[in-house]
Amino acid sequence: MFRALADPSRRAIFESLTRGESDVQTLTSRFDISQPAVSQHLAALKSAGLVNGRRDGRRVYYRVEPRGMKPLIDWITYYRAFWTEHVGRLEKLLEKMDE
Amino acid sequence: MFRALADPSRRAIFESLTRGESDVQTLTSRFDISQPAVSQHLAALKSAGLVNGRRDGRRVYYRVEPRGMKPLIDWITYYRAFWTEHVGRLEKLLEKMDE
DNA sequence: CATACACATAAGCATAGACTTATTAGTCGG
DNA sequence: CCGACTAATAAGTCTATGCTTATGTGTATG
Repeated sequence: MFRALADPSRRAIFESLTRGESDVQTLTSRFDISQPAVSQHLAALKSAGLVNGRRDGRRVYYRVEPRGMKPLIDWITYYRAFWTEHVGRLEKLLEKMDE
Repeated sequence: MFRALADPSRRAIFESLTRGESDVQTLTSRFDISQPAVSQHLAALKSAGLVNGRRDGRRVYYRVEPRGMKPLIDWITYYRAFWTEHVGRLEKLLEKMDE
């Protein structure tokens, strides 16, 4: 989970996918790494449940798996009790972020 | 940030600190790694802005830096737009987590 | 001040992991 | 089928990193 998002390249790919699904070829063109490297990152993200891929002809389109974020949200929520005492309710913090 | 929380041992130390501040000695006793290893993890967490330490006599007490979570919250908030469309407002998700 | 104590830093090692260049596995068009 | 095309896997390399033991730094105490 954290591990999957720890690598900058992999996180960049993930972030790229949040802006819409795309195939491996397109992703490869967006970053300065080889196609196999992209595929390996996608495999790692998929294994972490953060993305999933669907094959359409020759191409495989990847998109973010929204439920994949649940562990991260869970983690924050679980430890929320702590910062709740110090910086106020997480929700309030999130509201602030909206500004 | 993600990198700092990616390592299981380091995350365990961090989570331990969310339950209250403690000195290096106590932390070392809680985990099956050497004191230097703990110090190195603490240095990494500190460098990521997740904890801070205060010296009291011979001991150094570490505690979670609440504001250190901001980048993570920011990150989620920034990409919130995406899962908002798919799984509803993050706040709703968080409410659900309360159950 | 000499010793013990608590922690940090240094140095070295061994594994993990992020790339690369082949190569293999599917899928389509002629 | 065959060749081109797209993606996944294999194999190898090189760096990052998490650990260890050894040593250094700072602080209290007799």
